[in-house]
Amino acid sequence: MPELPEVETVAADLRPHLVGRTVTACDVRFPTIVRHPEPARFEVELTGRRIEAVSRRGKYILHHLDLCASPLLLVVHLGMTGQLRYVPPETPEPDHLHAVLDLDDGHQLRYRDTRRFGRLLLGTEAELVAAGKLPRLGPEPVDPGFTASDLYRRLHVRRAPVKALLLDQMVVAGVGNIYADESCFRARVRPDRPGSSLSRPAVGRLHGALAGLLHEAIANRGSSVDSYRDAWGEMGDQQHLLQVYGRGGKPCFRCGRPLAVVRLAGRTTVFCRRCQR
DNA sequence: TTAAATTCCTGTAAGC
DNA sequence: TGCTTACAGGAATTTA
Repeated sequence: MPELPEVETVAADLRPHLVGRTVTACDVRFPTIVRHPEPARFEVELTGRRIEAVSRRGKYILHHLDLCASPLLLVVHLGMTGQLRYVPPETPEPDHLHAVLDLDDGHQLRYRDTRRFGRLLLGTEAELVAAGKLPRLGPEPVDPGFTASDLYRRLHVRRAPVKALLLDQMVVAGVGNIYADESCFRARVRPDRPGSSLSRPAVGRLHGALAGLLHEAIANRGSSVDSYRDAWGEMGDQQHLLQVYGRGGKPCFRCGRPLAVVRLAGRTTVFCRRCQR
């Protein structure tokens, strides 16, 4: 499922092809995938717009449609199984294709999503936040300005399990189940410990593990553990480097004991009872 | 305010 | 083999 590194890969791949392109037509095939504004208005407002920039915030892909401080944004969240692809129009249409944008270079930008947990939005950031369509996201964990002290300040006032806090997009943006479990393992932190119980050194390890892991995963073009594919339909490589995610019951790579499986924040959580304290 | 539970959705895999 | 059931999870929504 797409988390920060996967979304970053898609945005970076699309950027050189989309910037400067104008949307010549917009066809929403499955209306409920568009959460703002009404799908018919979404199609009309998007048509004729020029894409000026493509960026990422948390797990959201942002297409900037104006050159100003508060641009109109086409926002794409991939949910669990969403795929955004830039293809020639003659490419055979896959199942679960929910939206198609025609571009002035003859290509199409297609949104496909088997489980339909993803969403499309159109509006300024302020408008979308005010409408409750876009949450107030926490800091970017790959931003050099995000320090261990910042993370400590956010964790030590909370009693929820660290795992739940890492998944909370208002605490830190872009972390999902895979990288939450993996960063706790690398930092040797038990995922069920209350955020407030972590020492500064433990948070320091967690901060370093999280940032290092996310940068590594971006370099490896993300983890294809389920249906994740990049803008060309290709898999990432990071899944081969995962140490705990999806390995419940199997031996810990560090100590050899079977990895524990518990449920935290409604998510399957895998960790090593010996290595993570 | 915070935290936990529930909901959405379909492909996959386990179990009988 | 074929059917049923459980499970996977991001985030909005509901409940406590």
